[in-house]
Amino acid sequence: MNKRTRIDQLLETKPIGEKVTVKGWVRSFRNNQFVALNDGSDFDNLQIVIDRGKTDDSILRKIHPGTALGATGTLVESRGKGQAIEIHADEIVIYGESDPETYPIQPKKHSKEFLRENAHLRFRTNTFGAVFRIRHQLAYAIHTFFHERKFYYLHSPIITASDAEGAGEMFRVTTLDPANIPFNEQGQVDFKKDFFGRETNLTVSGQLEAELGALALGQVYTFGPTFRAENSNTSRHLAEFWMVEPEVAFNDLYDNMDLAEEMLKYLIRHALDHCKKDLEFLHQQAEKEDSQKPRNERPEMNLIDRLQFCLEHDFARISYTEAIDILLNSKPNKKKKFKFVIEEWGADLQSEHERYLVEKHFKKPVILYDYPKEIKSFYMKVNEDNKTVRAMDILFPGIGEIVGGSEREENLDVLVARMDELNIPKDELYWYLDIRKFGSCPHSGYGLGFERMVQFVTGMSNIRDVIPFPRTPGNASF
RNA sequence: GCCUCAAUAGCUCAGCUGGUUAGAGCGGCGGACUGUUAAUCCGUAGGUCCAAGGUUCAAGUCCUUGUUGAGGCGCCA
Repeated sequence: MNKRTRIDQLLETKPIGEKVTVKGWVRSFRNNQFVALNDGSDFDNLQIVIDRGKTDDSILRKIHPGTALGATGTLVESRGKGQAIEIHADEIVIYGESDPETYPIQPKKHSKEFLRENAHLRFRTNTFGAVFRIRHQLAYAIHTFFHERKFYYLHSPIITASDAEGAGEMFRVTTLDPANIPFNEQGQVDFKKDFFGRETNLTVSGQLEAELGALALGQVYTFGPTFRAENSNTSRHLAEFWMVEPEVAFNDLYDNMDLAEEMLKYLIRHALDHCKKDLEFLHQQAEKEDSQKPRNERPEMNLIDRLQFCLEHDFARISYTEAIDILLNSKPNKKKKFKFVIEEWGADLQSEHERYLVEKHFKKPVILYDYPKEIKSFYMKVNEDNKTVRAMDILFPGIGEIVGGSEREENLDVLVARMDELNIPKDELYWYLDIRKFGSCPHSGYGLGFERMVQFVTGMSNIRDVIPFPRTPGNASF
């Protein structure tokens, strides 16, 4: 066989009359004659027309959905209606057979749950092919966005010694034998005998390390896996997920919001520009699904319109205090339609309140800032009112919180006082405090849940369908 | 962790207030077909009704417990 040409290339350049070789996996085989071949390079398949006179029966019998094959032949304009070009095959080579009796991916609609159980094969479907091509484009765009703005990609550690960040329950990392755990004289586990000579965990966030980088390199970002051992059972949480965390020296909270909004729009625009076919397919799928729903549950906008709308409008920016005023005066609050009725300033906002603000009141993404310090983390800069901190959350329709960030407390005394208040051990975080001792300065950053972004852009309703192999409580298959 | 719902053929589902031998579409298998578009046509096989226990003359259907999954809530990104 000749060197293979990718199908996306052929679909784009259409070299009519040329002899080419393509290799991929069979999606369908019709009329004992037409193979729809997909090689992953494009959403669309290429049609291979087989000349039965030229092709052995033993080869025809091996062509089924899932079969890996190569085809060499002349590229011609298609006589059929479904495609512009096709290959008239002179030679077919079977690489790998696919037993039709046991191959789970049939040319028909499968449920997302079924495909999740077959996550090793779901890449071969239209939907998941589209989702993972978009996921790649978004990951790539993260890097170009920051690189173009002269940020440095900082690799924060996956294994950390600190468990003091308060971002969630952590997974322990150990080489101790669970059947033979060493104890010290006080009867506690003797971590001195463990691999690192101390207790270690998987990281819940690269933020603290990113701050160290930012206060020397100026502007950095991390983009890596993070781990939370929370028993969260929702369509928006994973135990292992990827997080993007930029950190910028001398940025205040408003610069932080500008950066985040600019980044989110950049990512959406990149997807619209580079994933047209995949997005159009997902858009159509969503339309089909929505048409099955009762009228009042259908979204006002469908996928591509929603993405366009986000690009064309400034995000709403309101303080927590303003948000509470809006909620106090809202119909569902007055009529006690909320499960948690807002009664006074200081209440933590529940997802029903966030959804009201985003989906009913503003009808666009909302940036909420200046939260009560009681409901936020120790490292956030305390405002002059001594009641609120310089925190901001970006809320997206259908997703909820997609970004959480803050201006960091750069004053050593205030930070130490906050840590004491919240019982956070200072000795473990001496390095974090050192940054405030030597050349401290204002700085800000945020975390973007990468899968939540992929969810928003693809319109997939369950976060388990936008990461190849999801890890959730009770589930770590593959 | 809490609340709600679900589990029937390989897949997607129907199966009414308990009542003969549990159905359909798709897929599989056998056959036909050289312009098909999730092809079509003819034929055919395929079920421990999630598991265990219970109520009843009789359970896919009712009850209890468990398992798995989904949706919602909390934690967050």
